[in-house]
Amino acid sequence: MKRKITLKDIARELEVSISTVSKALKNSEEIGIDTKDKVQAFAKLYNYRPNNIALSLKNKRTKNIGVVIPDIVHYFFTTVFRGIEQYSNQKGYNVIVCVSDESFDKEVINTELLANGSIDGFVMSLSAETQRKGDFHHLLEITEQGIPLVLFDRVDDKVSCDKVILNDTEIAYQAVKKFLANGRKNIALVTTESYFNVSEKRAEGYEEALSEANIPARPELKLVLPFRDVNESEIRQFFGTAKIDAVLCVNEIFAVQCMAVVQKMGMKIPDDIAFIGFTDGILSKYVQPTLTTVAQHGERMGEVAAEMLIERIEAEIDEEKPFRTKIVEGTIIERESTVN
Amino acid sequence: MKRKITLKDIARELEVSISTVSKALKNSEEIGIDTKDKVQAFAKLYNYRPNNIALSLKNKRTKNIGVVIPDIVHYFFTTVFRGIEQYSNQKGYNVIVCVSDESFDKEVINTELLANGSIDGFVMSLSAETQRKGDFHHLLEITEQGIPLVLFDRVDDKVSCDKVILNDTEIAYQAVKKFLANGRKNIALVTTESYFNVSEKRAEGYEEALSEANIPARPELKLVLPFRDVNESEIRQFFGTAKIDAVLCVNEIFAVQCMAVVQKMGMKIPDDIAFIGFTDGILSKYVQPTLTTVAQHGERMGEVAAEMLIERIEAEIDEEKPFRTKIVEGTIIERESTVN
DNA sequence: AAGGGTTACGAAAACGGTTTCGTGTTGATA
DNA sequence: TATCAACACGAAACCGTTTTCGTAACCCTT
Repeated sequence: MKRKITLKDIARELEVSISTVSKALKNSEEIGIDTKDKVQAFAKLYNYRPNNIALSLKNKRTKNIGVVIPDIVHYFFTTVFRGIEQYSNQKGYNVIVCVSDESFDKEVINTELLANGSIDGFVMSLSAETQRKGDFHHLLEITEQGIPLVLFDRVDDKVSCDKVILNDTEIAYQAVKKFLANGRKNIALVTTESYFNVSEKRAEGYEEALSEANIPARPELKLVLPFRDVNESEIRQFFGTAKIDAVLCVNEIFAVQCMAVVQKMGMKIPDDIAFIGFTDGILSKYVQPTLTTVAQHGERMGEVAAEMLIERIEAEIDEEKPFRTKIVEGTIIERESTVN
Repeated sequence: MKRKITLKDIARELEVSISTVSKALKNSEEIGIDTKDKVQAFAKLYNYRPNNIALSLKNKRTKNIGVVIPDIVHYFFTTVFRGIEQYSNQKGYNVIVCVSDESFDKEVINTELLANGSIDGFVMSLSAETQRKGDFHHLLEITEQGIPLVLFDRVDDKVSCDKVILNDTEIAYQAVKKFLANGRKNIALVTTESYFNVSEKRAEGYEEALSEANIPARPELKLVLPFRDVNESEIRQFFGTAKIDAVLCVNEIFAVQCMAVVQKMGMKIPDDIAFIGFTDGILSKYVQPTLTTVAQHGERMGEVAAEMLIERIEAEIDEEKPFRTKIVEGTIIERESTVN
C-alpha cells in the first residue's frame, strides 16, 4: 500500500525545506532552476497531489457546493441536478448532494451539517414540509453567515437570495390557451396541495386564461391529488362526474394516471379529451398516447443556478450585488395527447 | 453578517486557552465545572459548531464518500444512489456525486480529484467507455492507496475490491423459463453491445434456459441496439423478419420501444408476443400495456454497497478482510405484458 | 516544613498546505 | 576592499481543531 506523499516527505527526501518544495512545485521565480527541476521530477515520480483538505483549510474555500433537493428519484430534480453537476464540475467544483426526502427536519439537519465548512455555497429546492410550515430559519442562518444560496423551482418570497424558477404562470396560461384555441371549453386542472408554490402559480395561469376567455371558474373542474399514493377511484369519480374535454396536470405522473383512467372509461385521447402535463420526462415520451407536456428544462435550470452560485462564491467579499431571480422559460412539447 | 465563531474566538473572549475551550466543550474531566459551564453557555449562545474541514484534516477522515456513476438521469442509478445516500447519511456520512457521463476520461479525472483527501471511500459503477477499454489503472491507484472501493452493477473481475451485483444470469434464466412455461418458443433477446458485463450475463442466462429446453440458439433472434438514439426502423425490421412470440430486453427502455413498434405492426401484447424487461422503473408501471420487469432493487443495492464501504472505512487498519461480492436477487414483477 | 498527590489549566505539536518575511551567499560595483 | 543588490532558500505563522504533556497552585500527610 503506497501511502500518499506530502510536501514534508519530498522535503525530507530532497533535503530542502517544505517551503522550497511548495514554491518549486508552483514554479515560483524564487527558486533556482536546478532545485525546481529536482523537486518537480521527484513529485512527478511519486505522483504528488496536494491534499484537498489542507488546501480547503488554508484557503477557506472547499470547491464543494451543496445541493439539497427533496427527492432524487424524480425526473425533474434529476435533470436539474445534472445541470448543476456538469456546470460545477467544469468550473472545478464538486457537488455534495443531500436528499431532504420532503422532510423539514432532514433539510435542516443537512444544511446545518454542510454549512460548517464543508461547502462554499448551496443550491436548494424546498421540501414539501418546509413549504407547508413556512419555516425558513435554517436558510436565514446560512445567508447570515454569508454563505451564498440559490433556490430553484420550489422557492419562497420570504427567503432573500438568488432564485431560478420556471415561468409557471405564463406557461400554464399558454397551455390553457392552446386548449381553448382547440375549441375545448371544459378544462380541468389536476394539481397538488396548494402549499406548493409552483402548483399555485400554475393554477393562477390556468385561471387567468379561463377568465380571459370569459369562462367562469368551476370548482368541480379542479382535482387535488395527494403527493403520493394516488388512488384510482378518486380520479374515476372526478372524470365520471364532470363533463371534461381537456385537462392540465401539474406533473406528468398525474397526467399519465388520469389518461389511463379515462381510457379505461372508454374516452378517446385526444378526440374526447386532451391532456397537457408538466415535466417532460421519459413517461411523456413513451406512454400511449404520448403526452404533450411543458418541458421545464431542468438541466438549464441547474446550469443557471450553479452559474449564479459560483459567481457569488467567487465574487469579492464586499461586492454587494442585489439578489436576482432568473426565469427559465418552459416549452410546450406537443405530442399525441393534444393534436387531433 | 455573523462570522462563524471559532475556538480561538471563544478562548479570547473568555480569557482561557484554546485547549481549555476544546476540552470544556467535550465535557472533559480535566476542566473545572465553572469553566465548563461558562464555555458551554458561551458556545451555545453564539451557536458554535466545529469546522468540518479542520476536523477532517486532524482526523484524516472526511466523513464523505464519493459516488461515481455513469448517468444520473437513469432510473436504476438514481435508485441506487438513493440507497447509498440514505444509508450513508444515517451513518453520518455525506455523499459527493460525480457523473462520469459514460466517459472514461471523466471517470478518471473525477476519481483522481476526489482521491486527494476529499473522501474516505468510493462507490462506483463503471462507465461504458471504461468497460469497453478495459483500463482500470485509476481504480488500481485508489485501492493501492488504501482507499476503500465498492463497485456495483457494472463491475469487472480485473478490479479487486468489494462488489454488489444482481444475479443477472439467474434472473434472466428465470425470465426465459417463464416464457417457456407459457408455451413460447421463439424467444428473442434485445440487448446492448457486449462489453457491458451485465448484458453479457443476462445473455448467458437467456442462452442457458434455451439450451436446457433443447431450443437451439438462433442468431436472428438477437437484436443489439445502440446505447442511445435507437432508431425505430431497425426494430421494425427485426420484428418483421423473424417470427417471435416473446422478448427479453436488458432494460425497460428497449422493451417499451419494441412494444410500441410491434403494436404499430398490429401485434397484440401479450397474446401474440410477450415482453419482459429489466429495471422496474416508472415506465414499466405506466406504459400500456404495463411491462413485466425484473426489479433490480437499486435502493437495496445502494444500501448494501454503502454498508460494505463504511464497514471497510471504519475497520481497523490492518484488519485484512478478503474482498466480498454480494449478490442482490432480482424479482420478476409480473404485469400485463406477459400474463394472458 | 518538606514531600506527594490532586486539580485545573495552558503550551505546543500535529494534520498538510501557502505565504510573508527574513537571511546567508554570491557577484558586481565604487 | 567595503558595500549592496540579486539570488536562492529557510523559518515561521496561519487555517481550526485535538491531544499529549507539563506545571502552577492547592491540600493533605507525616
